[in-house]
Amino acid sequence: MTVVQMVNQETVPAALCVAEDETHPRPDGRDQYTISEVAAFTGMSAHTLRWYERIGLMPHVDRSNTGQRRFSNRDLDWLAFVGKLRLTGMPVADMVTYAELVREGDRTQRERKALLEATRVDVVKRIAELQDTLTVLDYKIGTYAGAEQAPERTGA
Amino acid sequence: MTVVQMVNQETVPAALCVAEDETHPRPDGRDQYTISEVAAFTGMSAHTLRWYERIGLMPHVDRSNTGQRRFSNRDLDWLAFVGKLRLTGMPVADMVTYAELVREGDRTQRERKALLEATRVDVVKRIAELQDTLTVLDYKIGTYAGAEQAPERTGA
DNA sequence: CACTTGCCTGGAGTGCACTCCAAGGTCTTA
DNA sequence: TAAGACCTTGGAGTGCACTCCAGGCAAGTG
Repeated sequence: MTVVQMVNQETVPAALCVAEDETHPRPDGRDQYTISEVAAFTGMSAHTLRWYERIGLMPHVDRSNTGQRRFSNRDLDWLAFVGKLRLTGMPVADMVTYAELVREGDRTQRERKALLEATRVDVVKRIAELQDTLTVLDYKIGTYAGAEQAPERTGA
Repeated sequence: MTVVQMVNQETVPAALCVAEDETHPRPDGRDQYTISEVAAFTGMSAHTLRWYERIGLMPHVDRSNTGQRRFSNRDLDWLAFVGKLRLTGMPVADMVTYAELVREGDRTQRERKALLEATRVDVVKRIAELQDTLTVLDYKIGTYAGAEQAPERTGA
């Protein structure tokens, strides 16, 4: 069974790993993390995390009394969601737009929903493209497996 | 039996649009296309097509007696394959590597196959990631659909 | 014949998403 | 208390994949 079959939304991955509004307390039960801890959790670099805050993709992160960032579980959840959006190929600028809508409060819900739905459509399209690509790839791999002499665009 | 059916015993999109070694004569039955025609066929810009040739992602394209490019059906097939690889997110540099292997002839088959298989693994992973993202997206869209008051990270 | 359109070249410019730097403050362990 | 790890900032730099530009050649049209 190839991926092809799992693709349409029946088997939902057991770990719906994220939704920025549900707090997922991290292993150690704290609610304060340094930037390097967050980098480790999220797989994003500390540079990227600072940059995300600068461009407004993160709401302002709390600071310790000496000015160091202290990320909360909420921040971690948001970052996880951002990570998901990033996987879709959504431009960072669009994610910032979404973040701004969130900051504007409840009256932007309709807009946010529309944005997410548009993203959903994109994702479905990307998945279809990738499956298509998979088909081509499998075909080509098959030609290499099957024949000593794979027909290829070569001068030889 | 078309290529489509051998590939993956599954409903495969009717148009397995590509395999660079089988010539797909284009609608008008010619084997000579100007760069702008190719741009129209492939959706790539003429700039990109020239650039691909420059960096060695295209084998040298024939020229007319006045020096203009004349793409063949073979070229079109190759470009379609390149287009598929591009969709996978494979870096252009890697595609160039593949193109070089092709140019080196039959003794690189094993290597090419390995490259394609590695790509396949990536694609499968990407598909899984996207499906995961879809789950998250659906969950979030659901929260907007269900409640007037979607729980969101907002100050309001 | 002028004009427009389409193509050629090498090289420079663009936009995106980071990624790093310099200069400095803080924290921890010896 | 001193070394070394870790953090801060604004701004500059990087790598990728195009994308465009200037200057010029060639073919078709009124």
